[in-house]
Amino acid sequence: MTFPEFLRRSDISSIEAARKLLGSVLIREFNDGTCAKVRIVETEAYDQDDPASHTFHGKSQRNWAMFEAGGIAYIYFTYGMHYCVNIVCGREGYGSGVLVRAAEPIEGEEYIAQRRSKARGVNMTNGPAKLTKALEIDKSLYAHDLSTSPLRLVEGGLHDDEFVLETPRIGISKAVEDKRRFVIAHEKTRALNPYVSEQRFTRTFLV
DNA sequence: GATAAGATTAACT
DNA sequence: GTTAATCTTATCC
Repeated sequence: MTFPEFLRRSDISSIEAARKLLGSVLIREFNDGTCAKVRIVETEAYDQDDPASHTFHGKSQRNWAMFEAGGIAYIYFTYGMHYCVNIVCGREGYGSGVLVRAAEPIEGEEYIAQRRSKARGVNMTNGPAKLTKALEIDKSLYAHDLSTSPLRLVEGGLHDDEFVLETPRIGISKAVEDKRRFVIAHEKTRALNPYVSEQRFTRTFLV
């Protein structure tokens, strides 16, 4: 049983999936044979009953992957220049998935740096389009099965001193109050994982 | 057919 | 904090 199989369960909601995906690891095997691994630290949940979701108005040529059974990638192009990647979840026929907003490199950081121009350190992967650039994820991986190379998802989990913080989502104009964004934070310091994007916005929800 | 907005980022003041 | 970059998709004549 590969890790992504839990995403295919028909009763898993995008919110459950978004929580469970925090701490899991994406393994990217590049065409040149090099490899990078990142740990997911920020996610957002979307589904077809959610006005902010691409799937709210039904299946289209753009979003059809979201309506497949879970465990594959939904990749979309936006603002004329950026790709973002979602991890599709739920049963076939129901459009739902999890946007991966940020991740921390745990292996092959030098290969990520090669692909991130001038950005260095946390700025290489602390945003949804930064991450796709860092891992060279584009339309060629549309609907790709995440249990197989060259982009795989494996189990991770949280450390003992970490917890999940939920907040409203970033950059949307509908359902703006819904707490469907999940980030990894530190128990004692209550600091967010340094790779979480939009730290300022999230901080206002730390009580 | 035209238009506006977009699950963003980097550069600049 | 503000703004340009850049193009696909959805929505509205």
